[in-house]
Parts: sequence; C-alpha cells; structure tokens
Amino acid sequence: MQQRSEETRARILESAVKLFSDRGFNAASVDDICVEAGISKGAFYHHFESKQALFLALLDGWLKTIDSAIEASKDKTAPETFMQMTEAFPYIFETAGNHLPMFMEFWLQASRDEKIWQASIAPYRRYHKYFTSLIKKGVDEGSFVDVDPQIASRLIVSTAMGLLLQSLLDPKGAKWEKVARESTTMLLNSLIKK
Amino acid sequence: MQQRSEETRARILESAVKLFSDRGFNAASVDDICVEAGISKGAFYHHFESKQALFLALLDGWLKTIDSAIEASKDKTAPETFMQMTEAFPYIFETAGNHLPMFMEFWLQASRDEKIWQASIAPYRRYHKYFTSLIKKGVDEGSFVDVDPQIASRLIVSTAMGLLLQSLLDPKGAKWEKVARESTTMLLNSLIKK
DNA sequence: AAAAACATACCGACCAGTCGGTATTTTCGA
DNA sequence: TCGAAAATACCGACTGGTCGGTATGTTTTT
Repeated sequence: MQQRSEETRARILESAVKLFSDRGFNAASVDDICVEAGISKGAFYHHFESKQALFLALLDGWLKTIDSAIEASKDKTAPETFMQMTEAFPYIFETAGNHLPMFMEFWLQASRDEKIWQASIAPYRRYHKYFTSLIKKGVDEGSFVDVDPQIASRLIVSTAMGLLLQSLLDPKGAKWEKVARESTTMLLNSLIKK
Repeated sequence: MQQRSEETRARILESAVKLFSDRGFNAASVDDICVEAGISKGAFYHHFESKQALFLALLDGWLKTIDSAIEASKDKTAPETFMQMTEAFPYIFETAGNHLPMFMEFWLQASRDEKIWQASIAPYRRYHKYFTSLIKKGVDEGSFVDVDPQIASRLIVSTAMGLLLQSLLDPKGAKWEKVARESTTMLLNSLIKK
C-alpha cells in the first residue's frame, strides 16, 4: 500500500506551509521542514525533486481550491456572487490571513522565477477573465452601471489584495474584516444600478 | 574631507537598490553588492553595521521621499490632491515599477522582522492618518459624499497597492498606467458629490 | 526477490560578518 | 606652513556556519 507514502507527502506539504508562512521560502530550510514533518531528508527528496518543486506543488493545491470555489458559484447572478464573496471575508481574513506571507512569497518568486511565473500567470489570467465576464454579465443584465468590465475587475481584485497586504503589515491597526466588508459595500454601491 | 566616503556610501546604496530589486534581499549577497559598487567588503562594513542596517537605510530614504511628496501637497484641497496623485501614476508605474519587488521585500521583511516593522509601521500609520484627514476635509468641505474617512482611506490605499501588485505579476497583461488612472477616476466618481 | 519508501552521512557552494593590515585624509603643534 | 601623528576609509583573505542536494545503505511494502 502507498498509504504511508501519501501520509508522508501530506506531512511534508503541511510542514512546508507552516514554515514558509512563518519564516519565508528562503529562511525555511529543507532540514527544518524535515524535522517539522518528522521525516528524513531522504524521504523529502524521494517525494519532491527539489525545494522549488515543493513550492510548485503547494501553489498547485492553492490554485485548485480557488478553482473549486469559482466552480461552486457558477450559476449565480453577478450581484449574488459578489455578496457571497463579501460574506466570505471573515473566513478569508481568519484562515488565509496566516498564510498571507506565503502568498506574498509566491508572488515575489513568480515575478523573478520563470517556472513559477509560468505556473501562476495562466490561472491568474483565467481568474481575471472570469471576473471580467462576471461584471460584464452584471452590466448586460442591467444590474450594474455601465463600466468597463476589464477595469472594474482589476479594481476589485486590487482592493482585495491591497486590503490583505495592509492587514499583513498592521494586523492590529484596524478591524480588517469590517474594513473589507464596508469597502466591498462602497465599491458595490458605485457599481450597482439604483 | 569626507567626500570620498559619502560617494562610497552612495554607491553602496545605489547598488543595493539595483540588486535587491533584481534578485531579492536574500539572493543579493553582500559580496555581490560590493562588486557592483566597485568596493571591498571592508568598506561595506565600515559604512553599514549589517546587511539589515543597509536595508533600513534604504527604507529610510524611501520614506523621506514620500514625506516630502506629502509636504509638497500640503495646502491644496482634497480633490486637487487626488487629481495630482492620478497624474503622478505614469511616473510611479515607470520609475517605481522597477523597484516594486524591493518594496514587496520591505513589506514581507517588515511583517517578520521586528526592527524593520518598527521602522515602517509608524510612517505607515502616519500616512493613513494623513489620508484619512484629507478625505475628512473633503467630506467637511462638501466636495465628497458622506463616507467613513477611515474606510475610504484604506480602500484607496488598497487599490493603489493592489494595482501595483498586479502589475508586478503580469506587467504586460494590461496597460497598467491606464488601468490605474481609470480606477482612480471610478473611485473618485463614487466619492465626489455631484 | 524486487521495488518503493525512508534514513544518514556527507559534499561543495555560498554567505554574513571579522580581522589584521594598508592607504588616504585630517588635525595640530612647532 | 610643514610634517608627523591620529583618525578615518578602505582592502581582501579568512571563518564559522548554513543550505540544497546526493550517494549509499537499510527497512518496509508488494
């Protein structure tokens, strides 16, 4: 059976998330990850070609959760989807909040590492397209005012990312969950046709 | 005279910006910086206590330029200031664009490194206060609609940061300068009282 | 017995920071 | 104003340690 093998792999992934989040990609050594996972270096390199490959595996898993979230909100209307996203904010700020530094690492690595960039840019563009079409649908349905969907999409994604960034720098500087919710409301108010 | 000394220091700073931007804080070694600056390691450690100290010096310089920019727009009205910021976007995306990865590094380091966090959090909060008061002024003057200045401030800063982040990941994915300008316009339109 | 999973010792590269010494600039007394 | 001492700026070899990755051997599963 490969049960033990899968468990080991899962433990490596889990430990990597924890250590990358806490210390960053560079500062978290392979040895650290092995100790945290309670396995040997041999086991690590049996499961992953390199440290970067582990990174990519993590990225892959993350992108898949986003995909399934999008899939889940497939046949709702545009305003409905946005509302749903607003309601998801507490969850995002609680859980993803701890992993934020790691996502930042992803971002940085992607901007400098060709392979990682290749792996992330396609999903990123796909999400942008999805968002854009969502807004376009809203405009066509008449529930949104007449905005450029491309621009509005960037604007909304920017807001989400910027809020997360700010919350990363100054977690206790504001009630971020509340700020996020009200910001979304403000944005929606300027989008929704009265 | 300390002319030579100052020149050396300036060259170190300059080289550090270049290398930190290109490769990141960790990947850019002190040796690399010394070679780039055309000086020896001894000279480096004569001018800076540590690599981190150099990082802080860079941060300091950056914050000072922001301060002077704020100072310059002291006695303008709120909408005027925002318009001015919009006009500054091309410049920001052109020049700061190359240094963006480094600013990300600042951010990440700040979230993990107590000293760097201490150095950045005060200015960050100061800027937030400035922004908030600027919006409050606009509301009181009657040129802005009645929004929570705190929230609006976070929202605007988020947008700027998020756009920069997106442009970092996918520089050729959009005409970012245009997106930035139109996003600002959209935000302003929802802020300005008609 | 064969193959997959895991362990351990080890390697070479790299890196932040040090240290003893040298070159250049500044200070100051004669 | 000149020259020597003091201070500052700079040099580059070296150190102690870390890290990603490998080689080789052992255990566990099939």
